[in-house]
Amino acid sequence: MTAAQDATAEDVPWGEVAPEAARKLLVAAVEAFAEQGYHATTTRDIAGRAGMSPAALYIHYKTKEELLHRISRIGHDKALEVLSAASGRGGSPGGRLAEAVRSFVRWHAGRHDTARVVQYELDALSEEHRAEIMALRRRSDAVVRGILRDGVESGEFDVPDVSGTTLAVLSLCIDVARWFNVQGRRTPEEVGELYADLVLRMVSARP
Amino acid sequence: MTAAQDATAEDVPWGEVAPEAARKLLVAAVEAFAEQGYHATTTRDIAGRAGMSPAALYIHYKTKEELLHRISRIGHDKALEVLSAASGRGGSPGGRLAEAVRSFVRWHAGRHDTARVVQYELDALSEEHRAEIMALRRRSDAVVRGILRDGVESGEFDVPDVSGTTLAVLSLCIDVARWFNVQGRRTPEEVGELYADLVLRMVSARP
DNA sequence: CCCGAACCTGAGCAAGCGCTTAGGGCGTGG
DNA sequence: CCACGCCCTAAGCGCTTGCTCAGGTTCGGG
Repeated sequence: MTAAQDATAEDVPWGEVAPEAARKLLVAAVEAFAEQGYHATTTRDIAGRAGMSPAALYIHYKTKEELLHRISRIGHDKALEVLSAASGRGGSPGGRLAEAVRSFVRWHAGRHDTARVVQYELDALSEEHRAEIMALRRRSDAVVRGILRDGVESGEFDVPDVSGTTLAVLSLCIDVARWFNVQGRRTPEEVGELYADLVLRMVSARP
Repeated sequence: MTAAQDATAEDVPWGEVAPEAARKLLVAAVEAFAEQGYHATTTRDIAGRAGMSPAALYIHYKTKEELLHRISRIGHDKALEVLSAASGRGGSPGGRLAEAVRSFVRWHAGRHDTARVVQYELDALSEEHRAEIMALRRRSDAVVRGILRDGVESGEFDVPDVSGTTLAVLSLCIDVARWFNVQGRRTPEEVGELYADLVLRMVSARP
């Protein structure tokens, strides 16, 4: 398999969604949901953005909710993958935490449309679908909590309330998706750098 | 004027809204919007929670959007008042920042239903109404930024990026409204205390 | 005792919603 | 050349939405 053959699956956003029409509809839905929210978006709007008729949507997806679920599932998988990978790099707990925050924030800023849908439209999902997504969230939580625990054990961190601090760190990263603006002054990389520094200061032991 | 006469206006939430029927409708709307979001909430649902017919809503409010605007306006005023008052207490920049974060977080946790509507349903507002609310937000921003600047000047804080850190501090506080759960282990006071400590560590100069 | 204002309801309208269905073009294997 | 399966559209169905309106109830002032 050459790199060119790989391209759709690896490099292009949502390349894992096939066929092409289904991908175009999903990309259009992400855009619309991010701008207006799930409930304010109509199936006609989604189809229109994809250059298709409203009926085309129901060839590729059973309901509007299934579309949201596909987006949430793939998006959460991606975010968790980014976080997990980063938490393995960086050596010491401090380095690993910095890498984790840097990558996670970069993802939430760079893909803020996807992140906004994934993080803020959860309660439009059905009961079972939401439960599935919540399980993925708990795994993100475990990654950060694990790093903090390691740092406390090694004495590099001073964190009296590991659970609460885990919550705060993740909350800080996730909320980037809400306020980040492409027109703004900061690039995703810059925000990631700033946040990694701020979080390190939150947890580091004073020498 | 006695304290008893004052009670509705000062102590009871939304006591400033009169007459009684308008207040009941507004409280019902806050509840519904917080649970399901603005667009997922019907006027029939709001009226039903208030124990009235759908038509009653339109005697007190011109549209559903006006209801959201009233909630947003009063809620933002309250939040800004809490933040401003706290930023005047505490003496040193460090004390003032701790007071500000503690109070602001306590409000977002204790009144998380109101805060959720106020912070996350902004783009359901009309153009002018949103502009009005955004102006109030910029004033919250100015309060935090002012404290940080004072602390940097006095040497008590070490903050390379005042704007970015202001953003992060406010983002951290606001996002409490999203995840805070009354059934959870933490009281609003405890979260406020934890967050005040975390934020102080983010900005303090090392001795 | 009655009047008028304030407030509320039952019934319902026009519009827009999610979704379905019947049918048409089009590329492919035989 | 046909027949089949895939993908799409035009039209529209049943329902819910935000909102309206004519009519009834309640209540303080004259």
